[in-house]
Amino acid sequence: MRLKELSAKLGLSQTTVSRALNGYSDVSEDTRKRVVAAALRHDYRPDSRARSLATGRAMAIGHVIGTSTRHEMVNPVFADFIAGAGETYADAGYNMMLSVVRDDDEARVYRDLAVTRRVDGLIVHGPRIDDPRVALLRDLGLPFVVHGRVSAETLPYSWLDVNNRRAFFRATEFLLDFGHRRIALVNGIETMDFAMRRRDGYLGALATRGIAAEPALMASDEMTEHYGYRAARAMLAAAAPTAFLAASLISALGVRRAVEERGLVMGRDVSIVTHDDALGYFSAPDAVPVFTATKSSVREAGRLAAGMLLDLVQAPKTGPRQRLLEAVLTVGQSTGPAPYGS
Amino acid sequence: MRLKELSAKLGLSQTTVSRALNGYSDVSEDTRKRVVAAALRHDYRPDSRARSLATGRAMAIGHVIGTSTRHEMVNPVFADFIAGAGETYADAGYNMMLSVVRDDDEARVYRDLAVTRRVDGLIVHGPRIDDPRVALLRDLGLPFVVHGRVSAETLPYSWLDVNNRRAFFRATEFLLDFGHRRIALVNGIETMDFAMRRRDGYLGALATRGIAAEPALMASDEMTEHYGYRAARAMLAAAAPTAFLAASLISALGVRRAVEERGLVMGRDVSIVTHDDALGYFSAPDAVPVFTATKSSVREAGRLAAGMLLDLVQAPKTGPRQRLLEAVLTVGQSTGPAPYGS
DNA sequence: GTGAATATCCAAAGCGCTTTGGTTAGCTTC
DNA sequence: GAAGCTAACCAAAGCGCTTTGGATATTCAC
Repeated sequence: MRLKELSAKLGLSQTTVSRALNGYSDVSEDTRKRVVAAALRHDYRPDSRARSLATGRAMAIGHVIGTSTRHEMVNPVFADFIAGAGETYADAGYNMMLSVVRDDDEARVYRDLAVTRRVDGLIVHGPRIDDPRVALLRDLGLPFVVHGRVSAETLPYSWLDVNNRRAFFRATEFLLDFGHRRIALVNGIETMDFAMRRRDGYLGALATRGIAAEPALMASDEMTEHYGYRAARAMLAAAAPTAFLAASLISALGVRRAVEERGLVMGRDVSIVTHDDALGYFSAPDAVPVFTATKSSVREAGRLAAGMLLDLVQAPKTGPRQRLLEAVLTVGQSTGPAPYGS
Repeated sequence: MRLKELSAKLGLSQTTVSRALNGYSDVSEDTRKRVVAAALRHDYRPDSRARSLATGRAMAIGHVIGTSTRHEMVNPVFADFIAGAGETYADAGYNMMLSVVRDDDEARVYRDLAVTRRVDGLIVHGPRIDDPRVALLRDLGLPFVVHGRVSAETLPYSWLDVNNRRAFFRATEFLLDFGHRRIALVNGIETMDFAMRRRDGYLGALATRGIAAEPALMASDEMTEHYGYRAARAMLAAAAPTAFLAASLISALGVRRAVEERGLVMGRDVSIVTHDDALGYFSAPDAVPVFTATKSSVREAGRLAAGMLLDLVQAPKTGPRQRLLEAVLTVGQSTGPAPYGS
C-alpha cells in the first residue's frame, strides 16, 4: 500500500493524508481519525527512502567498528554497547546502520556514510589517543559522539567516557592498602585512549605512595584470554608480583589461569582486580562476584551515548556534550592482603 | 556535490554522467574517463536514498537481535557473526541495518523493515524450534536466511547451521570412549533449536551405548558463566558426574569453577567438553587449547550466511538454499579417562 | 551515394514521499 | 453586506537519482 492508493481509497489528496499522519493541525479531527484507521487497516507506512529524500533526515545512526587486523577480533564489549544504543534508537524511531571495516579504510567508510547521506550521525568506537576520526568527522559536518575520549584532540567534541584514570587509581590504591607492593598491570593496547588513561591511574597511585613503576610488571596488548595468561605467566616467573590489575574480565581469566597453573591460590597468594564492563553473561545476579572489579555497564553507556547523539542530531548548533561516568569498585573473592613476607 | 552540479560542470546531461558512472556501454570511453575523474575529484557519490528510491533496491540487509528479556543479555556469539556478515556486505557494497528489539515486538520490527523498504533481505538470529518468524517473513515476501534452523517448519526455507546434533553426538562418544558413564549436559535454553539438537545428539550417543539418560544430569538455561557454575555445582553435589558437556565456552568456565571449587582437577577428576564458537578473544594462536571442544567459527558462519542472502536477494526465484557446517572436535587439556572406580 | 546499422548523447518521466503556496467555503465583525 | 478570518483541503514542485525512449551524427555495406 502506497500513499497514492491510500489517498485514492479515502477520496482525499496525498497532501491531506500525509499531513493527517504527520500530525499537522490543518486537517480536521474527523478526517485524521479516518486516515489513521485506514492506514492501520492497510498496514500503510511511508517508504523510508522516499520519506528521507523528502525530509532530508535519514532517521539512522551509523556505528563503525574496526575489526582488529591483528587478531581479527571483535571487542566483546561492542555487542553490549550496541544493544544499549539500539534500545535508545528504537524508542526514538531511529535505525542503526552498522559498518564493519578493516582498520585501513576507516576514513573511506566515514566519508561514504556522510556523502551518501545514509546516516544523520555517528558513534565513534574505540578511539585512539590521537585518533584522526574526530577531525575527519568535524570536517564532514556530521554530528558524532565518541565512546571514550581522544586525548590529543584540542578542539571540543562530544564524548561519553568512563573515568578510567580514577577507576584504576582507586583499584591500585585498594591493592596498596592491602599491603601489595608488586602490582602488575595487564593492560589493553596503550595506543587506545582508555588504556593510556588506565595506565596513568595505575602509575599515579603508585607514585603517590612513592613506589617506582617497574617495566617488568607492565604489559600491554589486545585483551584476550591468552594474552592475560601469557603476560601473567611471564611476570610470575620473572618479577614476583603479588597482585594483578587486568583490563578486562576476559584477560583476567587468563591471568587467573596462569596463577593457578603455578599452584597459587587467587585471593590468597595473588590478588586480581579487573575492569568489568558488566556484560550479561558474566554477571551473577546475587552471588558474591568472583573478581574484585571496577565496574561500569557498557550497555548503559550505549544507551546514554545514543541519547546524547540524538539530542545533538536534533539540535546541532547546541554544541558538544560530554559525560563522564564513574566506575564502581566492587569487592569480590579475588583480592586479599599481600602474603606475609612478600 | 550532487549529480546536477557535476553534470553542469562537465557540460553533460545528468543522464550521461549517471550512465557513465554506472558502467553503461552507451557512453564513450573518453567521456567516461572524464566523468570518473571529475567524480573522484569532487568526491561525488550518489545520494543513497535517491538512488535506492529510483532503483528499488535498498542495498541494505537487516539483522534483528532480540535481547533476552530475562537477563538483558546479548549473546556474545552475535558480535562475531555480525562481524563476519559485515565483511561480506562491505565487499558487495551493501550496508547492515541492525535492530535491537525486546522479544515481544519482534514481529512489528520485521514488518516495519519490510513495508518501509529499508532492507532487501534479513538474517534471522536465534531461531526457536517453532519460530513464527519464518512464516512471517515468507508472508512479507522478503528474502531471508536463518542462522540455525526451525525444526517445526515444514515448508522449505533458507538456512545455514552447524551440525549441532552430530557435534554433540561425537563429543558424547568421545567421553564415553574414555570410560565416562555419568556425563552431564549443561545445555542452552532448550526451546532454542540449536540446544534441542544438541540434546538430541547427546541422548542419541548415550542410547547407542545403552546408557539411560538421567534428568539429574541435564540442565538447560541461558549460557552465562554463573549458570554453568550453579548447574555444575548442584550436579557435582547430587549426581556424581565424571564429565560435562557445556553449551558454550562461557558456561564451561562456570562449570570449571564449580569443579575446582570442589577441589577436583579438570581433565583428571572431571572432564569437560564444550562447544566453541571460535571467538577471537578466547582463542590461543598456538598453544594447546584449554578446553576440548566442538569448534566452529561463528564469524565464518556470518560470512557465509551473508553471502547466501546476497545471492538470494540478487536471484530471488532460485529458491531456498541450505548449508550445513560440521564442527571440528579439537582435543584440549580438559578431558581424560574416567577416574578409576567411578 | 544511399539506406541501415552503430555510437553517443539527452529530455523527461518516474520512484514515493513532504512541503509550499495556494483555493474555497463558512463565520465573524461592525 | 463587505472585508477579514479561519478551517479544511489540494495541486504541483521538489528531494536526487535511474531509466525509457528518442535524437543526432557517424560509419558501414553494397
